[in-house]
Amino acid sequence: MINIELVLREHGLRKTTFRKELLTMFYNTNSSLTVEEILKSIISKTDKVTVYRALEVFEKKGLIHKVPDKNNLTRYALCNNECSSEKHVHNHAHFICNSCNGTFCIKDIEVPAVQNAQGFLIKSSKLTLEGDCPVCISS
Amino acid sequence: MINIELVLREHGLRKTTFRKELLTMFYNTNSSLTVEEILKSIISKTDKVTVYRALEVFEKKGLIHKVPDKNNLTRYALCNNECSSEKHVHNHAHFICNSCNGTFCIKDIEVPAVQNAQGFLIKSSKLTLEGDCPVCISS
DNA sequence: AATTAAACGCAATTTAGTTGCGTTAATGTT
DNA sequence: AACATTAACGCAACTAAATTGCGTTTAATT
Repeated sequence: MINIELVLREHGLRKTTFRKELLTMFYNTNSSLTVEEILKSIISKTDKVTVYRALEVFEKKGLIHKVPDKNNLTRYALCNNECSSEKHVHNHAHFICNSCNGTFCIKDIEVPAVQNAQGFLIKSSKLTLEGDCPVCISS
Repeated sequence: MINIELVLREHGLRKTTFRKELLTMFYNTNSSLTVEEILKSIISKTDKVTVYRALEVFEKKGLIHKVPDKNNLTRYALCNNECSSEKHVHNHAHFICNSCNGTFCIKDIEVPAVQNAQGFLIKSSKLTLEGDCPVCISS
């Protein structure tokens, strides 16, 4: 079992009611979240600005990362333990469901290592997949 | 030399002053364009709605395609000849420059074929690279 | 208990993108 | 060349995501 308050402190963040609940939300989903989804399911009543700012610092501290979304919306998902404020590591593929618009991290599929090409200096690469997720297939 | 008016007619589009200029813009860049960039550099004075609608049909007809952008903005780039209104073919990687925010198609790097995994039905995949483009490296 | 800075909440604003609708003009037909 | 059709346009108004400013609250430190 993960210790939410410890995680917050380890990242130099204060344990407010909202941030504890937000971080717990991320640990409880295997998918990703948008600001809208967060506002809808959060219990501690919170302003959207607070949500935006919390996501901002969570990302800066290496707790969460942005994931691509079908409709160019910003989604966030939990990082793996390798991430920190210095460096984000996401060598897995992301999957976007065409029917429910959910975004999932597919840790089984690795992003291929890409060589620099044509004078481009490649620093990171991401592999984004689209299709139907298991839940939407069976319904 | 490409015949802009012919391309428009072949795709069932009328050759208006604006659309000729817009399509020419795409043929004259090896990168990609945003609505903002288009509005800034277009000569024929045009409403933004017209730009949005032109991009919409251009995409539908298989002339251009959306490319990912660092800040979740919508960018567009010219398609290769294989694309049509029936099917878009983009098996190459896209590169986003961290410094100028430009997006480039890297046709030398192919998107790896990905197998379905963990109950996900994968229909398409894209490979997005980030780093520094040749122009920004040498300046 | 006092201090201080992170976190919050409200209002207002910015920006991307969309919708509705009346007008203009490119194209095909007589 | 005149006419009819409809794609394309332009303006206004609107929606939704995200940001900024600023005063207040509260968690953590002393």
